[in-house]
Amino acid sequence: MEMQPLLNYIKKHVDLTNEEEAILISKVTSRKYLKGQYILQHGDICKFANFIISGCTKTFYLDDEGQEHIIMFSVEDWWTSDMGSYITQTPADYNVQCLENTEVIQFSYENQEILFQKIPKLERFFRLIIEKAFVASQKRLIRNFSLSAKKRYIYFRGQYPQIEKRIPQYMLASYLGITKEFLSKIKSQLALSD
Amino acid sequence: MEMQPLLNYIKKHVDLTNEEEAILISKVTSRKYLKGQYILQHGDICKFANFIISGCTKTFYLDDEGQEHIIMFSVEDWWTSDMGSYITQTPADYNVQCLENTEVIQFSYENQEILFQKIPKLERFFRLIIEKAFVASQKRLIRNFSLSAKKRYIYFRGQYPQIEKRIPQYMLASYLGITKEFLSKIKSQLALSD
DNA sequence: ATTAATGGTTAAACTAGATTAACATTATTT
DNA sequence: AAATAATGTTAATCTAGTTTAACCATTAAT
Repeated sequence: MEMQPLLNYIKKHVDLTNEEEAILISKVTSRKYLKGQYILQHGDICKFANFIISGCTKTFYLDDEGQEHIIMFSVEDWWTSDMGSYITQTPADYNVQCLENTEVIQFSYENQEILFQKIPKLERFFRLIIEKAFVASQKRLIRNFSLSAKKRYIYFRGQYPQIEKRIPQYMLASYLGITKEFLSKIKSQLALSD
Repeated sequence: MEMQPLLNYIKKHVDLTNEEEAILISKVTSRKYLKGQYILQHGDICKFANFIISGCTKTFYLDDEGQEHIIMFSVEDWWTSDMGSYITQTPADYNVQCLENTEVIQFSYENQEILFQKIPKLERFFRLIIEKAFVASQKRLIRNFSLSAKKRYIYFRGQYPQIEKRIPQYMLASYLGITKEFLSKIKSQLALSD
């Protein structure tokens, strides 16, 4: 079970003793999914916070008209789950589907309190990463209000050039909140002005 | 210094002993602002997490064209700050201005670690409320993608009828991400169809 | 009482982005 | 190699929401 990426990631935020590492490892599980498989489906209760060891997922929401809205892409060294469903243990709003074969380490809701009791530092760790996620979410909200679709695309391309290469363009359009046709138009406009 | 609302609020999430309450009270400060005053200005470093005892604030962002985008309104029993600036102690993106005379209790960044050390439960408390804030932010992002302006307005009105009464309509328009003229149109449409 | 702010409405002209539909390209499967 | 499915492009038409600008109502200040 490949734990090193998770341990390295945690150590960026808090220090763990060898003993604490051992406890942590004993309380999490590893799981592999194939491209196309769902880590979480709308309506199910989200039982895990998933740390990605390898692969790529999309988190999306289906609206009343059946339209898919991609909320985020997640790759190596980041998290994926439906935080709302996880913290309240109520049915998920979102779906999480693998865009590539994906390996994750799972923190179960069941074990979470036990872990926090045995390793209080983890409470701090989760506070820190959720703070970051919250700030990122607010900044994205602002970008969606104050930037045009073209500027949002340019921003994404600048921030996540690696991700752009890994995903189909129509999914990026969904993430940006526009149609694939319009993203195609934006890209051809940008290509001309170079 | 009116502490009870804060203590009650905290007790909804974690239990505090009398001793812990006393420590907490000794480490926070109270402050009053007049209508129109700024609790935080863009470019300043956000030194406090502010819990609102009474009053109402708007948190907004000024874009490159000088357009104001309201991110949130905060009233009694809720928080206001620029979380991004607070956690990283870097210049704030946002402004927080009082729409009414407002009294807040301030948690200073300076004292935060001391408080967490003396009352480890507070680390848990902040994790829990930031989790909630993050989930709310994500849900709002989705609403902005998947709902029309009219539906977003109806949603706001249903969720926060008290707030709608306290704020000018043009600020609500800014919060909803539309112009005041268009909100006016939406309201007249809705008035007809009743 | 009058003036000046502040907040709200209406309507015409305009634009960013959606929709529809046809077609082109690239992978994947057989 | 051919067939099929998945992805991407282009262009015409349409619409939700913006812009501009004029006007009205209410409150606060002189």
